[in-house]
Amino acid sequence: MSERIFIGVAWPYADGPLHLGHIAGAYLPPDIFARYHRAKGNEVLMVSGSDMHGTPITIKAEHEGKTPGEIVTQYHQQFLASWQKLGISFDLFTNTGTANHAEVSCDIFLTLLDKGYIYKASVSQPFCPVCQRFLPDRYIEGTCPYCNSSGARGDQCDDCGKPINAVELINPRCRSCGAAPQFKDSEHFYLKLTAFRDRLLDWVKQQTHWRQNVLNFTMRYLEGGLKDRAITRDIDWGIPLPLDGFEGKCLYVWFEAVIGYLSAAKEWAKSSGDDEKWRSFWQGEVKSYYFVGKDNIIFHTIIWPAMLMGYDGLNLPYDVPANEFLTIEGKRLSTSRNWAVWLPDYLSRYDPDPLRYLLSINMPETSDTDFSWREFIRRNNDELVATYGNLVHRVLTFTYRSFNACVPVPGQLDNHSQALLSSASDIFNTMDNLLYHCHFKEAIRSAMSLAQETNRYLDEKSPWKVIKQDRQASATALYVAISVLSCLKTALYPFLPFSSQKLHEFLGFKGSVEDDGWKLHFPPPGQKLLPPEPLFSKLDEELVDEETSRLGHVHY
RNA sequence: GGCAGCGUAGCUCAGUGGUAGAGCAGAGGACUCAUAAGCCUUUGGUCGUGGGUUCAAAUCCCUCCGCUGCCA
Repeated sequence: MSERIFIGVAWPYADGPLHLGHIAGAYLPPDIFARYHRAKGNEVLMVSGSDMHGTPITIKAEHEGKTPGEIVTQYHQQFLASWQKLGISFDLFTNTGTANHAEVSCDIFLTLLDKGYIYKASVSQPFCPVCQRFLPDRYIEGTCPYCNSSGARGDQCDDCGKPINAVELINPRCRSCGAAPQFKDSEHFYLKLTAFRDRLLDWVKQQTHWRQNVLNFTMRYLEGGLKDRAITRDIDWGIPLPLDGFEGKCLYVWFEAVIGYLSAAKEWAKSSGDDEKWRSFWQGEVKSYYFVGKDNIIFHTIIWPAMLMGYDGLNLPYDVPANEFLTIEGKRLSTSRNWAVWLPDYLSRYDPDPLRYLLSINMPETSDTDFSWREFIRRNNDELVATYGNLVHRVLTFTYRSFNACVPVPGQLDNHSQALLSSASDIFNTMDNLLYHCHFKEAIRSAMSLAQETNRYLDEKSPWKVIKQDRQASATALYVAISVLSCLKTALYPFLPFSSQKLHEFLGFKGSVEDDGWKLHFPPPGQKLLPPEPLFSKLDEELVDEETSRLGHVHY
């Protein structure tokens, strides 16, 4: 029975490169999930895109003497290249700068306005009399009322880290011309979140399959902090309000970005030639998953669901398997202090699968976990290479040499051989269940335990020794081992797609692992093997110091 | 300051009431097909502290200490 799965992935902000925290938190998990479901033969639509609007981008553009458009285009291209290299298999990775997205966003805005879920209110906003424009919080500088530092902005003080309201700043001034801002009334629109409180509570209480951290966080917010929120800003970099008399105002990014999930589905449908195809992933029998980091939980468990409830007729999220954070060498990531491992940097020097392996087996599913280069290299050398890679290599090289480069013809299977094969089958089924429920870490650990068990089996059977007296016994043991490799290449495919594909070919299979489906494939005896090569390479331990020393150096 | 979470072997992490686990690191051993990989044996924890509930607590409750996050 085929299922339909919609996978929405958090939209990365196009003002800087991606780092490993992003990947571990939001990008690798949905890719594992999507590959698993596609292999099972389910229909998957996995979408995301670059978030191109918002004040940080205009500020960065001014800093670098570029236009906002140049900045976001540059990072959008970089994101696309990263997905390709890392193997993050989006069906569509678009961006919020498209005409389609503006159209869909305006439709939602107008519909919610029409139904009374959006209302207008007048608020006092800082206005620069020289520049003749309203100033976003980040465009105002002044003295921090808490620590007296002179470089505080209207949203927060970088020195003491405290959040600030623009009105509290001492000696406020416009960041571009230095003039003192005046406060003027400005009309803005608010999303009436409070109107959805009871419906949200009822709905969330039914989501017993959600992760505990997601449920807790959401309930706390619903019971305590639910407020109507402004959804428009006085800026010109964004989606203009589709109403007369509101020139110079745009939709606030947080309101508009989540709509991207819907607009991306529509864009995907259009490019497929069937404009209405998006409906099959938004209405009726389909499960919607949203993969995000924990900082994004409420946008996907409260705000976006409220918008969908108000709009009516589209599916609410089925699950939001949010991950916790990744720390680097024990410390919290910091972009400004360059305490991060940047993805393009990583991909310029290393293969994708070792990173996918580490971030999977040490995924921050239920609590923060740590990335260190020492751990990365150790896991690569002692687990990926030594346990799995070497298992593949020892089986294939010996078979290739001693059995004429073909899958050997097995004899009668003894108890031990049958036990290993049934263990492979059990583990495969266990992994199926774990992946279905988004328990990625435990799933990949199961696969590794099967590799270990197979190493033990080989040691006991010693086909390299037995072959001298009993060629048939050797052939049988190798056939059994090769069958397990075939199981592993499928089971590990969602995690390690590149090396699984290689193994698939070494074993003599044609086409792609994914097309062969999520089931056990025993290579037919006699099937011609390809000349085996190591699946993974060891990494020099000296890289630990070399890589670690890159951290913390600000280079721009 | 308020709220939440975390604190388990040297390291990275599992483990939500029933005799403390894995991988790696350390020690010893047999083997040699394999990227000196794999396999076997073994050392190592009074599960942050102090109390409580229970026949029984890493697991539930409270105090304190330390760390982290969110909010003010």
